[in-house]
Amino acid sequence: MSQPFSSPRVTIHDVAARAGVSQPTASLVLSNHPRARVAAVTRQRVLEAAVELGYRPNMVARSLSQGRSFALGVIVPNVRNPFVADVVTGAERVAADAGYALLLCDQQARDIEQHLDILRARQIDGILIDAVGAAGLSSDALAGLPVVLIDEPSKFWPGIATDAVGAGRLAADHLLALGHRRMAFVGPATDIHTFRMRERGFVLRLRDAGISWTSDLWRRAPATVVGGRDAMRELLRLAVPPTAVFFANDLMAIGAIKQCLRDGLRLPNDCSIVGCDDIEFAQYVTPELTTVAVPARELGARATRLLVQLVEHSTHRLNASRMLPVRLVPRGSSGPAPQSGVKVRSA
Amino acid sequence: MSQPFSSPRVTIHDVAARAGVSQPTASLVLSNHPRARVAAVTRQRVLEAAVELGYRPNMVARSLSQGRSFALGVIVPNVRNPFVADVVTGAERVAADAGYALLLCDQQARDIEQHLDILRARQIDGILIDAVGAAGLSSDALAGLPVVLIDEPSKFWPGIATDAVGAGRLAADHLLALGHRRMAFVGPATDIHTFRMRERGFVLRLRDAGISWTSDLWRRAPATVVGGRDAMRELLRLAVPPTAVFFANDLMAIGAIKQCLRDGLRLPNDCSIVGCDDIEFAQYVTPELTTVAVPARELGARATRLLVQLVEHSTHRLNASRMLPVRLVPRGSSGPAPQSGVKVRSA
DNA sequence: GCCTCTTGCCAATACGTATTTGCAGTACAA
DNA sequence: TTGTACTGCAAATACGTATTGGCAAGAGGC
Repeated sequence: MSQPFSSPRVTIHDVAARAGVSQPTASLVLSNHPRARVAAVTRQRVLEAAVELGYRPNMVARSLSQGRSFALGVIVPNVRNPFVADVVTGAERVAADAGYALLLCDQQARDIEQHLDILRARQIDGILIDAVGAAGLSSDALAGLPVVLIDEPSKFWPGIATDAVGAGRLAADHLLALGHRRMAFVGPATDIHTFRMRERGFVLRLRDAGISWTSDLWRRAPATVVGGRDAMRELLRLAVPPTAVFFANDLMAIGAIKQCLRDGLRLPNDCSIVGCDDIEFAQYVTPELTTVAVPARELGARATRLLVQLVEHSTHRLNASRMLPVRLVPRGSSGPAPQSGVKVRSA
Repeated sequence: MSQPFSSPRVTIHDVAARAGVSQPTASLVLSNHPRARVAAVTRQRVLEAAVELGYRPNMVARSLSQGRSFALGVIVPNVRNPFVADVVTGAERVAADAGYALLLCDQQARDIEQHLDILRARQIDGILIDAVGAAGLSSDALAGLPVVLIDEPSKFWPGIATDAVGAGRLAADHLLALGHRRMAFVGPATDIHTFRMRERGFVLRLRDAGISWTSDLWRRAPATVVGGRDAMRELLRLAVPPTAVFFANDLMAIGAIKQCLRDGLRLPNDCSIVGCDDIEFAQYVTPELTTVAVPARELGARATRLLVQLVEHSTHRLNASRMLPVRLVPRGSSGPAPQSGVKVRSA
């Protein structure tokens, strides 16, 4: 019942001894083995002994014996990104409910190859990989491991993705409806599929609407607040700045809002800003950020459910891979296109 | 060198066989045992065999044998809190450099007791616990485990904390210097030491300055944006609202700013808001949030360094536990006290 | 009463590593 | 030459669990 202070661990042998059975018998009872043939009284004795001694199975021994660890790895670009933190939260919840621990693998701490090495060495049962670049995946390193990709469709591994093309389209539709014609896009330089698709959706809609643009209006920047800020600064310095900008994620868009305010622009009158993700802070900047909501926690949760299914049944219904829908959240950072071009007040 | 696709794992036995030595000898070489007496040529042969076969030690087996897992657990209230994400980032970096994996234990997914159970079962080498309430720690559950507490000083376990009292003092000094006399405080309802100390520092300074306050001006709310917003709303509805409010963390302060803007207040003219933490987003709200900067990543990093030290040498220099300094970051959300009381414009 | 089938348990083994112990062989000193 | 000390390695064992195979005892058929 109560375990003596700092006592040596209670093992299954202790339980077996107390119940007057052999260790394998205790194991059969305690691991609830399906084909186990154990008399009801014996089972009862073992269970009681386990409770009395406060037995806790040693997962390490179990892992070694079974060749699985009851742990999942989640490889993310950066937990400091609120979207990523949301994905991880969703993943941890599901993992916990399914009885798995979660090893956090942040690419800020090691590169993905090293993480994979470490996870393999730990007999990890499965791996979630969030928004890895197309370059980052060698099939060798993942061979034989259940893997679920988050927001990175692939021929080789199952995954859960969000409707990134749709996100771009929604942003474009929104801005077109507001009368914008001169629009810009800012996305990350790294080749992350989701961001490419957001861009593609945006581009396609503009093209459909007969909008043309110059390469000046299509920029690459780090997917951070600072990256967005710098990109916006340059856009505002163009001879004819855009009247609206779509950013591939909210962090960049928030940086852009910041830059606009610094440059004395009035939002959304002088320029419309649209982000993507709908992180919590999108609501707390001023003006509130118009964005495309992406269900981050749901994304992490579904990916983890799929992974658990793969691990436990080594199969999955393919339709589980379908895309999660996104939706536009119009807020104050976007508004009707100004009649003339935007004017930058000198500070 | 290159490992065949999906081949069975290379074990130390394979290495030993290839090198023509016994398994224990291979183990002695590969684990770099200090007291190992192995001939140079033998050592060389083993190392070459290991490289040729692409040997990777099985950490699970090593864990079982050594009784340690080369993994650390980090228990946090909520990774979605940017401050917490920063702490975790600092922790992961150090853990990775020291060769440890990190198990993320979010209290949103399970309660702390369950997490501890799981971590013990995995023979975890040590545990970081961030901002657990005083109620959350039973010494039984932690017996015999290296533990480092983050921001929760304790007689029983070592820890790294930040100068929370100093943080409260800095906030008070700042507001006093701006001429405020009618000030409020909002902190979380849960009994988290750091928050209590921030409050205490603030209180002490006000008391020293001869400021009195009523219980109306001292409020409890969830430590979230929404909690801060609600608390601020109530403060603004007082017959005589405060001219300045100190919030126990930035999330709450950001919620407060939001509420002030909704109510049509002009910041900082009508009311000064001060937060604590200096999360990245403090700079991105409008007006920018005046806050007390707390070195979150450094906090996570130091705590992890201390924990690794404890794990590996089961001792630590006590002065390693000293507090990390904080500093005031004055920004736009605080300003001189208004001459008369604040006026709430009806919406 | 013999045979067969089933039930209930235990003995043996496996998982992959680390560590302890002891045994040969060699080097050196007396 | 004998004894001692040391070197280099392997045999044996341990870590705590799961799983396989097989053996006894009992039940039921003829």
